[in-house]
Amino acid sequence: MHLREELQITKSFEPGQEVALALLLGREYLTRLFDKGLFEREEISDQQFNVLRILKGGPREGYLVKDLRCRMIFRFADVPRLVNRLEARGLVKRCENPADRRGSRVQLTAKGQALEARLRARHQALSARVDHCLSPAERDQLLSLLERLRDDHREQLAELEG
Amino acid sequence: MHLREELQITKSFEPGQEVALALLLGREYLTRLFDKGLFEREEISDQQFNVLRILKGGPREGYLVKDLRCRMIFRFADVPRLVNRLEARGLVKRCENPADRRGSRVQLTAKGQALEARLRARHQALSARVDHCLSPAERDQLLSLLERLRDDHREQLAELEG
DNA sequence: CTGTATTCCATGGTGAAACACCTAATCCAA
DNA sequence: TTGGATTAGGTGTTTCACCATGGAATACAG
Repeated sequence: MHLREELQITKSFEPGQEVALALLLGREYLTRLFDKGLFEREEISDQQFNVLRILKGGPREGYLVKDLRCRMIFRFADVPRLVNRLEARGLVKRCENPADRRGSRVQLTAKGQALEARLRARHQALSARVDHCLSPAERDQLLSLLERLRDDHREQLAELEG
Repeated sequence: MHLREELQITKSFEPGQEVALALLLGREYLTRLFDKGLFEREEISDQQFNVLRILKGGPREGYLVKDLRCRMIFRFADVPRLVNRLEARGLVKRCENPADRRGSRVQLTAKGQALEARLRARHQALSARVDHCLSPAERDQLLSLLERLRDDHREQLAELEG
C-alpha cells in the first residue's frame, strides 16, 4: 500500500518527506510486529530483549553498563533502570568488578539465558520472514541505501552539535 | 559505517536480522536528527508536530480525534492528551461538532498555524538534505522496498491477530 | 419507540523514557 | 600526596505511551 493511501494524505509530498515517512512507518510496523509476535507474550520489552541478546553475545564475565549502552540501538536508553528491571525479574545479575569499582559487570543468569534462547528462536523465525519477501540482491540494496542514509544523518548531526 | 561496526557486533548476523536492525537504526538516526535540528529548539515533540501538520493539510473545519489518530504514523498514540497539550499551549482549539456530539473538531489556532509554518520550513530543509544523498532512482527503489516490507508486515500482523 | 450495540472520547493507573543532577571511584598533574 | 577533572552509574522528576474503564451520543433491530 502506498504511503499516501496508508496515511490518507491528499496533498502532494514535499521533497524528501517521503523517505522520512517511509522510514518512520517501516520501523513502526516492524516494532509492532515484534511486539505482537514476540515480546508481548513473554512480557518483555524490545529494549530488555536487546540487553539480553547483547549479553548473550558478549564475554562470559559480562559487560559494564556503558558497554551495554554503546551497543544498544536506541543510544540514550536508560540502561541502569533497564538493568534494574531485568535484575528484579532474575534474568540478570550484577557482579562487582574488581578492576574498576565504579561499575559492576552485568551478567545473564541461567533464567536469563533460558529466556534469551526461547526468544531468540522466535525472533529468528520472525526475522527470517521479514527477509523472505526480498531477494538477496534487493536486501543488499536496501541495506546499502539505509547505510548511506545513516552516514549522512550522522554527518548532519555532527554539524548540528559541533 | 557498517552495522556490525556501528553496534560493535562481533558474531555473524542471523538471517534477516540485518534488515530489522538497519530499519531500527535508520529511524533512530532520523528521529535524532529531527529532534536536534527542529523539535528541540521549538520545544515541541515530533508527535505534536505531526498533529499540527495533519491539521494544516486537512479541511478548514478540522478533524475529529479519530481522524487524527488514523493519520498518525505512530498508531496507538494518546491523541486526546496530545491534543490537550497542544490546546494548553494555545496551538489548537476544540470546537463542538453539531453533526455528532460525541466528538469535537480539532482546529489549528492562528498561533498554531504560525508555528506549523515555521517548523515546516525547517522541516523541509532537513528533509531535502535527507533526500539529497540519494539519486532519484535510488530513492524510488528505497521507497518501493520499504513499501514491500510494510505490506509483508501488515500481512503477518493480521495473521497474528486473526 | 425502546432496548441493545456500537462509536467516540476522556481519564486513571502503570510503567517506561528524557533530562538533569548527584555520588563514588579513578586518573593525573603539580 | 592532594586537588581537580573525568568517568561510571545511580536517582528524582516530569512527561508520555499504553491499557482498561466508563460515560455520553448515536445507530439499529425489533
